[in-house]
Amino acid sequence: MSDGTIPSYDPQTIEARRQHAWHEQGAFRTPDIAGDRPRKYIKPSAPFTSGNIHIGHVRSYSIGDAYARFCRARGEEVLFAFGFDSFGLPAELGAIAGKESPSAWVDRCAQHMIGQLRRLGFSFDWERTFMSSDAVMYRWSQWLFLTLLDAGLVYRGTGSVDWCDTCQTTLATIQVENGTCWRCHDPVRLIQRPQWYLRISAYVEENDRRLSELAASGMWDENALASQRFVLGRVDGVELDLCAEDGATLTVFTPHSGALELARFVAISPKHPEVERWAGDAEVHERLEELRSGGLERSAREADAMPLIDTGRTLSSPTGGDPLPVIVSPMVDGRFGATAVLGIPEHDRTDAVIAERLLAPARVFQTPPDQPAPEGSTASQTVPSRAAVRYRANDFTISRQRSWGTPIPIVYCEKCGTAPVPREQLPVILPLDVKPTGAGNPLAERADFVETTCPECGGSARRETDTLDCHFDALWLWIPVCVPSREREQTLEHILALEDLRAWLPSERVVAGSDSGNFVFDQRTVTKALRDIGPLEFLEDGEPFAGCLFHEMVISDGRKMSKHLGNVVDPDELIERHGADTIRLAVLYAARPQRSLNWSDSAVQRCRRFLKQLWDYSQARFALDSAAATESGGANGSSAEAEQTATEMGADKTEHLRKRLEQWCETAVEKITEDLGELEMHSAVRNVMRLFDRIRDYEKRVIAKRGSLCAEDREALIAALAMLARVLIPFAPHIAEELLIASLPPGTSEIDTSWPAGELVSR
RNA sequence: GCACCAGUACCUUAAGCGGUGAAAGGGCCGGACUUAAAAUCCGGUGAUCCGGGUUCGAGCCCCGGCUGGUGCACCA
Repeated sequence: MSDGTIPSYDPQTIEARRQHAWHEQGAFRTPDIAGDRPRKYIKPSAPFTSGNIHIGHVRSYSIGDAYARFCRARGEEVLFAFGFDSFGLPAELGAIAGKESPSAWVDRCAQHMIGQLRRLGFSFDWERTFMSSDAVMYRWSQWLFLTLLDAGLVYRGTGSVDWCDTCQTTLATIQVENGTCWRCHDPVRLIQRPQWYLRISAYVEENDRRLSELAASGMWDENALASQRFVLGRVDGVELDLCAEDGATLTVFTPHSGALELARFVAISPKHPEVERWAGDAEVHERLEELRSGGLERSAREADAMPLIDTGRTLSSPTGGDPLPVIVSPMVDGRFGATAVLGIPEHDRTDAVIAERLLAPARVFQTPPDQPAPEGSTASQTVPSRAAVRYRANDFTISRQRSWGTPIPIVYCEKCGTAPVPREQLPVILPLDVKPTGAGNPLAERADFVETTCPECGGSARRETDTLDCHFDALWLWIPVCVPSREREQTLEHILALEDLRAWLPSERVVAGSDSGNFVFDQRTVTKALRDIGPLEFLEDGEPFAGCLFHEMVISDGRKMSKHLGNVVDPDELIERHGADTIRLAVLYAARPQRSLNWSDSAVQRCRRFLKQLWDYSQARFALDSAAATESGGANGSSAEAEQTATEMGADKTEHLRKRLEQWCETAVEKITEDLGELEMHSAVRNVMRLFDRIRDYEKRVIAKRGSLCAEDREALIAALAMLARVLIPFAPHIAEELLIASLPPGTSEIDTSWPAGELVSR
């Protein structure tokens, strides 16, 4: 810029220029695993193909991208890529609304979202992006289904689903509005239907154990750990074996080990393996069957309406008091899983309600709640108790009566019964021209899909027409980005044997919203299963993610954003007005990741101003510098002469200021580095801004001291600004790189984007 | 109802282990520049939800309350 004109800050232009350059250079292509530098797979969340990137995505990916760019700058090899979660109900509903096929719908949505993400300048490796609804990808689901089926971790059971008689279809929970169908508003009922289940219960104990290891590693933030603990639902207590009149025993659990004498009843889950033994009477059994087949009415899901069956039987009290009535109720499941528990009204509100409802008060409350227990009952504990643990996390259904999902690779043959599709026949292709209407499952009406031959006897058979819930797809979605795209179409056996998986897994860090707790939990579970089965045996602790950050959501006016409230922030509009760098910086600056971000314009304005000031200031100093450089080349410029004098007169007068500037730069880089390592992005951004203030302060002080900058002063200033640009790259990459380019001395073209160590080096 | 999180100026956020006079930005007011407005620059303005406790010392730790948010209620 030796002509002296200073380009004004125009985000649209410079961002387009940088993005074009990155694209040309293939700047974010995943490095080959041949190298021996440290590797990090940074896992962003897999977005639903909803159609638009919202501000929550911007936050999530800005955090992940800052971390990814930081790691690259430090010389690490980074895999930063994701696949779209493109199956499932939202897409199906979107397609119905848009009157197009789901596959067309998700393709269109994904293309648009990719465009938005590119415009934001995120450093994803786009070559590895995929859609879970592509046949080459959903065969992973089918393979996983069969693998888990073989291992006994997928099983067929009977469960209740919401059903609309008018529309002749099963409904997802979100399609039920106040107990009525979302389309016809007729009442919905729960029906009994065979479903496929995932047995996560087999691994809850190990998940629990590993969780403390993850906590000890320091790589999991508190939010993420808390969510894992919550999903696990661990309850510590004691269990004891109680005797019935006929000598039969039942193991019961209670979290209130110190209040056994207050027990007033025993509740058994309808899912308890021995429940039949306790509900043996014909009449009681009939009611149990009724409970099972009718499911639970939506209105009956609170303690005062929860179904209860009095079995008429009793068990001895653990402390020698009155015998305890035995009831069966699903209220047990939600809190302790499929088990039997002591009902202790004094310690548990639900128990109190149940006791009041079901049992004759005279029988139950022989001891008034506030009185001490009667003599003898505490003293003579007759039943020994032992420490025990229960988990709320439970097996869940993975099949859906929907047409936009992975076909379940199962056929039903009259002769052979249920037969899995052999792996070499995968994938079972989902017809793409299916048009869901919301009534019934159109897949079931497609003869060309349903009619098939039995893989075992060759006779005629029909396919399973339920599909897998997209939650099941999420179990493996984090794996395929580790596979080079050229290998993607290979057999899964080949892919699973690739060194790439061993090189990239476990993921160094997953960065996702705090609502991902269930996904992560189930991914952790399945990883352990695949370790034991074989394909992921190299993950010894069965943990797919070494580290995890769950950030909170973006809210507005103190509440969740929703169209209804009219407080939705549109990223496109913001980008158009302020540019991607400003928006990215603003979402990082406005709150630390673990806290919900209350959207405000002031953060945007602050960041825009910061970037503009940084731009103007830096460009002016760079221009001045190169002007001085050219002039001092000439023999007799008057300003060069003046500078000569200044140098002779006062270079050492400002040496302490240059020293201090260097100190400032060092500590700033130190702090920013530490912040980034801990993903404390908002603190890092603040420190970047503070560094800018200090650089300007330095210049002011030098001028106050001597009236102008000597060559050494200027050189230090330029070096500091260049360093500032380098540490800004993770947060506002476009402007940062443009400034670095502008800082280059004439004749140089290669910018140094590596992470600074801290000391100011003159160019 | 239960669980978790949060409450700092008019607004949005800061304040490593408890440690000077609680820090920024926006807003607002005044000034500079401008025919005027916007933008930009300079200056000014002002706060720890309530009640207890621990401590030499509390925005930070403990207990209780109030307010707001999020999650959960057999649900993936």
